[in-house]
Amino acid sequence: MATISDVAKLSGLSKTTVSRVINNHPYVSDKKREQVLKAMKDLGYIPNPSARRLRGQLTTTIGVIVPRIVNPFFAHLINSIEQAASQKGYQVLIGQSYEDREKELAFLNLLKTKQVDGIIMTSTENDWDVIESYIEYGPIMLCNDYVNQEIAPMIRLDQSKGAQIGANHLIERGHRKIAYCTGGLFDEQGKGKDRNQGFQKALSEAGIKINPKWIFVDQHTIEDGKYVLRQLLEMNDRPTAIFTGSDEVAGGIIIEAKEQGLTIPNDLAVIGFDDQPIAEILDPKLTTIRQPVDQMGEKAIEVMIEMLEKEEVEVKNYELPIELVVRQST
Amino acid sequence: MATISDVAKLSGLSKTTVSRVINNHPYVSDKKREQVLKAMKDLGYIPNPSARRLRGQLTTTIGVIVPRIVNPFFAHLINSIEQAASQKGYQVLIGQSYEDREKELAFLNLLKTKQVDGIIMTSTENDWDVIESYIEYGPIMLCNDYVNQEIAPMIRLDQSKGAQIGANHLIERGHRKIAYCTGGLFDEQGKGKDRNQGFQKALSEAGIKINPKWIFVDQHTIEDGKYVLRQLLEMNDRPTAIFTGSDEVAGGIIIEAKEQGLTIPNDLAVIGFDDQPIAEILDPKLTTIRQPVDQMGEKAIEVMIEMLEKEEVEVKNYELPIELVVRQST
DNA sequence: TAGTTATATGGAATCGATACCACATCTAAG
DNA sequence: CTTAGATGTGGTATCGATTCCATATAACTA
Repeated sequence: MATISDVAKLSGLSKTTVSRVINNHPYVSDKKREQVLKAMKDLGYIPNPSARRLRGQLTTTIGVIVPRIVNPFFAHLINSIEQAASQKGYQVLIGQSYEDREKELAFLNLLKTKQVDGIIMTSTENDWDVIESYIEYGPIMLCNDYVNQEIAPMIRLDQSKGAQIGANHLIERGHRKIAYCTGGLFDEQGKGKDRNQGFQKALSEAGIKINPKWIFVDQHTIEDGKYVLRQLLEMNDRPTAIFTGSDEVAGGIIIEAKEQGLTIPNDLAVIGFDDQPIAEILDPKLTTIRQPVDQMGEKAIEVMIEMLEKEEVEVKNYELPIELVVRQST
Repeated sequence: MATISDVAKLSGLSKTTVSRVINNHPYVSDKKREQVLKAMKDLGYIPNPSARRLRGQLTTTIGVIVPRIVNPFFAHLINSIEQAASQKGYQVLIGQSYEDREKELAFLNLLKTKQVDGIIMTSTENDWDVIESYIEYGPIMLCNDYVNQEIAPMIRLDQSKGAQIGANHLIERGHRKIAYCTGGLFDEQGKGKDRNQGFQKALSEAGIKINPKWIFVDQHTIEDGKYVLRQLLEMNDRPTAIFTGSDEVAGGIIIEAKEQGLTIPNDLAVIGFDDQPIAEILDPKLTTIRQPVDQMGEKAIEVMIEMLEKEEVEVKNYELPIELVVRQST
């Protein structure tokens, strides 16, 4: 592999001049610039990123933490982030936390060692106090998940409103016995908590009280959804509708419901969250709450680059619109 | 961020000794090793990977190229590769080619600059001659996609056999008017070609001749599948079964078929490829050909690490089992 | 006991690129 | 015609870690 010295030698100039050409510095004569360019081409020269990083340059790499890429919602989010980033000349380094605190920290460490310029977190496993301590090494922002402190820029959706819209939709359809299914445990803050609140608010405004037996927490997958439905079936007093925190869980419920001979939405109305591709695949098609993934990715990169290029950026909260997509499951 | 010099200073020893401790070299007394370890801990020291890479060490990073991570098949493949890699102490760097030659080359360049130790390609956009020229910079292997030259290690499935099994299954069910839907264009080699051959072979052995009007190429997404079905409907002479190269296309066909009032499998039998989660979500559930994704990832990492750690490895072809999963769509 | 060999430690060069500093021209202003 | 400022070029220290080489001490052998 050719190095900057090789280019210098071949072009008969100094490493300094070559470096200037690479970095588009002024004060290089056109003639020598041509010489250098030619030598670079002849040698197939590519600057060594490790050396540049070591020297303290920007890496033009942005880290993105997701829980797992097999989750289509996050795959799409990564995709939109990567698209936006590459348009601006940045690379993206993907890290999966597998919902594990240690793994998340390991990835944040890339910031310390200048492997990435900044990090976009789409989920948070550790407490914010812990994450915060990494901020001195480079900008960190949240996209999708969030905490209720104005400490880092966040791209967020009004989860509370989303949950309200969904719950109200069910109420308008005449349901009063509504079950609730969420991903988080009993979250103390952030996304999960806001959703819970939104759901509660919608029901209490309609004068409905929540049956604690109909609350399911820590549900994530299609399998989880199937299991939820089976539990529902064993109850004497069953809900007529169920609100879920993810399209996948909703999918599991629908699939198992059909298996057990129930009719959707007549026997049970189901509403999802995310508007993933699966929502259109399910039969009946899933009513769900759409998260504007593409916009989120774009905005995240926009804000991240601003943080990278300007010294001081005011910590801002960006809220994107969330909307209900009515299909056939309600 | 603490450096090796800081650790050396704090422990009162030389950088050399510290380096030895880091790399588990022998010839370090227990006492000094303890001193160093303590200093490292006190400072929260982490070796700077850029510096190590620059010095020519292994990066313990393996690159993986996929067309796009939003494709669930590849998301799962990445996942299994990453799991296997992290177990062996390797990191994974993901690159999306977006089916673009240039993007693929850009990623292969990471090898030149020692950003990654080796690369696993799950798809190939460029001709092998081009890719081959990168092999001098580090090991490259294929996993999933393949070329018909014994030039690099490959983890492959017998695609020809897979297609045959699928086609035979349709034939056994009594179908003789069978359409065919594939991802690749008219591939000259590799996966696509072998599938085509397998399909042809099964049909010709059953004495069925292929109707060229029923061949669809370059089909990848759910939308593509819907479009295929609409085209089918406009034909006077329609097939009674369709073989597709991906579960997603099959899904699109099923969804649109129901929309148009057809009954699956009575009016049209559909068979997919991959056995993605969607196969179980569809209604009716999709009969498909399972690719053992987890095994592929595991084996790929096993072979890659062997290439990395031994000088000479014989170029081998690993063939994994492929099987038919019969569900309700046929 | 002298001479090896194994063990233990440090000094300094090195990887590839950047940037500060010094120096050489050239231009334009006074 | 001198001189300040702009323009152009190269030498060399530097980033953080590894490793060759040199040196020092301990352990072993004849």
